[in-house]
Amino acid sequence: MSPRSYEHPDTEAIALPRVLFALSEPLRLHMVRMLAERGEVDSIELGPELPRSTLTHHTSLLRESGVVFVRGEGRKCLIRLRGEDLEDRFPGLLGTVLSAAESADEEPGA
Amino acid sequence: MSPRSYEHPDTEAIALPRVLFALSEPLRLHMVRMLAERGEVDSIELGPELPRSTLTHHTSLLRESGVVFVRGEGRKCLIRLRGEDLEDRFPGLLGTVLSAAESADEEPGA
DNA sequence: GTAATTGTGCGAAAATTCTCGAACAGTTAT
DNA sequence: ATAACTGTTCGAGAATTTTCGCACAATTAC
Repeated sequence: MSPRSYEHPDTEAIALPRVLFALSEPLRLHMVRMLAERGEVDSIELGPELPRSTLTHHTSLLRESGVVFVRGEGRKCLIRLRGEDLEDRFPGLLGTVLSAAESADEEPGA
Repeated sequence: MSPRSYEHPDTEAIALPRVLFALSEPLRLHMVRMLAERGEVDSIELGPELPRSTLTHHTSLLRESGVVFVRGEGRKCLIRLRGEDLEDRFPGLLGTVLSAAESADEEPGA
């Protein structure tokens, strides 16, 4: 009945340093970018090649820092960005970070 | 004659994850906010109560990540934000982070 | 029911970061 | 030159983060 229960910080409780730290890890930044593109995704899509416990570690950190919302669906877990909450809390932040990540991509060698 | 020499990454070489990591540390974020307010400041102002080696550690990390520019002046060292370079590299990023930090301040108890 | 699948929690090891004292180098003042 | 002052470097220890195997819980398929 209760697939699983995940704790999420209230929007007002989202802390800037923790968000920045969550986004500062290349792997997690990549996950966030994928979430921005695809919307809600199956957790496995965020890192099919990763050991499960490693994947759980990163998704949990993103969740605890207030960046993503996680919900259990059957035996899978679905993840989506807390875009609106982040926009309310830190207007423009997620957007500029995502744009910055895109622009960094366009540099080939660098 | 040569007061001291500091290495700085080229603007194009500034990496997003490193910038986010630099800003994710509360102490460094506080330094950056002070730099945004005051412009170029004496390094000691960024943390008068800190051990000098700790202060050097953080200013070096900010410099190596491309967030600040450091120059020696006599026996002191002066630090300023690389606002334009960051704006060129990651438009809007520094501004939104600073705004977010301000808005986080206004919350009393949190 | 059993088996297969998916995610979580635990624990430990590796890597990184943070802190800071001590010795050192460069600058300024006397 | 001597002394005072500022920042850097080195080193080590503490704290944190990252990784990941393994056992476990929950769900689905058979």
